[in-house]
Amino acid sequence: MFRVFVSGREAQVDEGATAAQVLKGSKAVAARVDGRLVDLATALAPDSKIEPVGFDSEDGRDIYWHSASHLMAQAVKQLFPDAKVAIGPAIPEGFYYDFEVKTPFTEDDLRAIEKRMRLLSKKRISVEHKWLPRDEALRLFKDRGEDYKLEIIEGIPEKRISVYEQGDFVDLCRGPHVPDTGRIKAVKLLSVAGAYWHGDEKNRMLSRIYGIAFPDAEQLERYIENLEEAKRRDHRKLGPELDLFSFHEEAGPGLMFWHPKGATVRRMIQHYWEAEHLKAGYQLVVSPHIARSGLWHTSGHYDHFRESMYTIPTGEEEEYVLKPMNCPGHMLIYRSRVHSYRELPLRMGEWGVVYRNERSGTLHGAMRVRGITQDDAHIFCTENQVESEVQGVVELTLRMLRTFGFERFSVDLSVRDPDNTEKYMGNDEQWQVAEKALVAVLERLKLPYKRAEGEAVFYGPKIDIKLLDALGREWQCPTCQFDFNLGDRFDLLYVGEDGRHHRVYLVHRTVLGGIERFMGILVEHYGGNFPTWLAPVQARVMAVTDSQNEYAHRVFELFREGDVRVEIDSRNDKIGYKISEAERLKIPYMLVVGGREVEKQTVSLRKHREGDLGVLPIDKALKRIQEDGAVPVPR
RNA sequence: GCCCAUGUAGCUCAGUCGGUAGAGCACUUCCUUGGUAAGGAAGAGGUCGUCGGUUCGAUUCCGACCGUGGGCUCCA
Repeated sequence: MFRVFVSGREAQVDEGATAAQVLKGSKAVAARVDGRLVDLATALAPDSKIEPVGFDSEDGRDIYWHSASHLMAQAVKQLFPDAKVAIGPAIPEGFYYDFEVKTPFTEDDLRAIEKRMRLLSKKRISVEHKWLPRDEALRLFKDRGEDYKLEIIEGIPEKRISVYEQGDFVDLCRGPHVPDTGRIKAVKLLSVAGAYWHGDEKNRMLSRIYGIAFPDAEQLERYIENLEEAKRRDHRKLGPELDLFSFHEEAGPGLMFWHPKGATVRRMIQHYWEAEHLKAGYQLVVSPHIARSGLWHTSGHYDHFRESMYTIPTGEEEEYVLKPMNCPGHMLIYRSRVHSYRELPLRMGEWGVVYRNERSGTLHGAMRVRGITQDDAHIFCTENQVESEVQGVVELTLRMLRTFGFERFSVDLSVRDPDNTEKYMGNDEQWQVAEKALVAVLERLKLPYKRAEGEAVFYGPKIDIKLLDALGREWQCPTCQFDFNLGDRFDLLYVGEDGRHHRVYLVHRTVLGGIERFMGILVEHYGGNFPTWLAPVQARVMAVTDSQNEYAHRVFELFREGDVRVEIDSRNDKIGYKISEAERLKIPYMLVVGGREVEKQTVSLRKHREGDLGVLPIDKALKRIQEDGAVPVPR
């Protein structure tokens, strides 16, 4: 007998007791012993501290989904003995496993695999951990023809190799795992997709199956309901439904057409953006869409960004380039005269439309397009202004995101790929100094962030902020980037206090990112229910019968003169029908006028998703909507 | 670009084992004048994504291409 601590409480256990025994009765899928995640079958040492790890925790879900991926691999190997397993991790929502198969899986295969998984789950096959000597592990996977596992073992330096065995299936794995397959209860395989081995497009394409699993069927049902709710919020559905924007095969993929309503939302965003930026000391400029290719050689884009650029042969003159970025234009504006240190920091902003020949398979609704409107800006400053400028950008960004109601986003510190530094501009010292400045800002603002190696752009490290779409996928929107490249290439200088020329430091940034993408995110974020200040139509006047149409028109005119974006519905339909349509179109305010309102010169006000707000005099209703619909003004 | 799926009316979807198509909603007209989420009737609307092949005949079978979706890679 010795003592252990179970969730902080002391307990006496026999020699050889396992985590499973002391956690009996809990819904643990694994255990945390002295801070380390382990299998429930792990034998305990004296004085160890044991905590249950359940599906209700992130670690627990991770283990659970990882185990589900093993179960899926077991089912696949039984149904498709020729399939070779590659890797099968848990992901934030569910799991996947990659297989090499002669013919990729079909939807029908998925159903069959799912069925086999349920069968294997019912058998409650125990999942056992083993340490194998290196050569034995190599032999095991060689005998089974698992080439990918052999390759993975090659990359593991240790002498002993960790494997998990469940019945006829063995997988190379660090674990931990659930104790038996019976734990994996409610499974749904969601999709098949191609994926390159090691994520490198030079490698063979594997067949990937995505799935999700829960300890009980009700949770799975809820998950599927949530997926369907997310589909209702999808900007590709709401965009056309609310008449915001469209794409046209005839025009080409990835080119967004902003309809009057979408363009109105965009204009409101821009009004607000300009107010914030002028307040923050930005100067706004406009630059042309095309420029001689020489400019793009100077900037380095011709060498580093060529495959994304559209070029325009002109016949007699030199080739032109349709701008994929706004930077070179801003560099020219800066360089058009001598600047004193007194002018710095100089913040130059533009809603610049850029075109990029994105690979066809990467396009995605409004989120990934070929014609991108960037709310771009370049900050020209001295070395010791850089940090406060970056901080200013991040603070401006957070303030603006709050205005749009974004609470959930993730922050990345994108740095060089340490194994491949030659594809970047700038020297080691520059990168270190820049990274230090970015980290200092993130820490001063207490922003939790993730270091993302290899995510930097060729000209410098950056802070990226990612917003979530309805399905929880991340999309990079705001970004704040160091630029070691253009200052040198364009020889950008300022005259310092000492009367000498100095090189400017350059920060490149966007707050919204691409407006097309931001619009897509915004539609999904609000589920199409724009706040009144952004709503393309803020109010709709509707008469109860057509004998009030004249009065309705007068109300309509009064609101229009009061700068409310108002429509009138004078169709020959019942009021219930008109309201139903206005609700469907997500118009914030409905102004119902019937005989009683005509008599008293009032309107009956109804709010979208809230219902009847009662009868008000016209001017009161107008004032209310004007106040609710005002573009937020920065303090 | 790569893998898989998919493309029928403005939208959501039926359908034809090969003989040139149908519903609901939306639209137009008429009836109805109705008080807070869908009143009724009629009409109009489709080169069945595009181009080729097989066939007496293709929207249907085959192929290529284009678009869209889910991923991979790439990126705001």
